[in-house]
Amino acid sequence: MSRKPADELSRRERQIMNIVYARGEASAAEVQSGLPDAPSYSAVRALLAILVDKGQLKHRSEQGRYIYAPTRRRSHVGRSALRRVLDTFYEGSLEKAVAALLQGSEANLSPEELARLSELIEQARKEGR
Amino acid sequence: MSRKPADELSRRERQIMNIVYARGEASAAEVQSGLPDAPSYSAVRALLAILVDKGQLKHRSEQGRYIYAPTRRRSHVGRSALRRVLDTFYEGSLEKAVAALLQGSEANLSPEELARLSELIEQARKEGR
DNA sequence: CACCTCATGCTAATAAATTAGCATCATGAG
DNA sequence: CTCATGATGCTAATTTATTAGCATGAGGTG
Repeated sequence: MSRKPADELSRRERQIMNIVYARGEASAAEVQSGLPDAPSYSAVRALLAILVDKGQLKHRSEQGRYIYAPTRRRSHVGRSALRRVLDTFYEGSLEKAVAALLQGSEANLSPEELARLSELIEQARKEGR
Repeated sequence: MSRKPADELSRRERQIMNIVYARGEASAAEVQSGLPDAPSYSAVRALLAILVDKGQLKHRSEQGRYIYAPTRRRSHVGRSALRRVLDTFYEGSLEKAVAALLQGSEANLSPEELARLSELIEQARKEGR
């Protein structure tokens, strides 16, 4: 079992990475406001520095303050995270996962989204032939 | 931003929960063998005890040893984890996530799975009308 | 029944994560 | 130019997580 980068992150570090990935990039203050049970500004900056050290984040200076962004591409990390969820909860099956989401009582997909999804699947079927 | 249960777990605790969810249930030894950089058997048992304490796991005695299982239903936790990934990496869009997986170079879906997926989508479209 | 094996419950020590405070430096206003 | 504002880089302390060892008890075997 190979160890994924996410396995190396502590609780707070993970929370922060989630926020940064969700936003694309963020300042220390923005990260702080996104954290549950937010600690001091100091604490947040310390964690951010650690993440930079670990190579998870990079920062650029903009208007006198640091803006943090992930070093690894969102698309890669996202796919990997998605796979992990599929493996952990759905035997690795995308089908089961989609079924679970669609069955959720909470209506979540617009007709347009469903249509586009359908389109995607059909296309994959043709190409996969 | 409400704090999800997964936010309360430490690195090792999370790894263990993933293993248990993936297997459905597991003994201490099984958990240990599934952990990357596996620590001592003692350490694993200590973590398991903590998880029971936190209400994440329950255990039953079977053939003289404990078998651990999650207290919360796999389907619930899985949906929640899936949603989190969608929110963090795909703007909450299932469509984008599926597209990302399908475009992955690594062929991953069998024609049968694609067919069933297609079926699921169509059904959702009809019901959603 | 006596013994061997294996799992548990505790206790304790070490390592890592999390937090905060302070001195310093840059920026923009007056 | 001088000052007020806000961000940074350190340093240090505390809390939490992680790890391992040991004594005890249950169960099965000869």
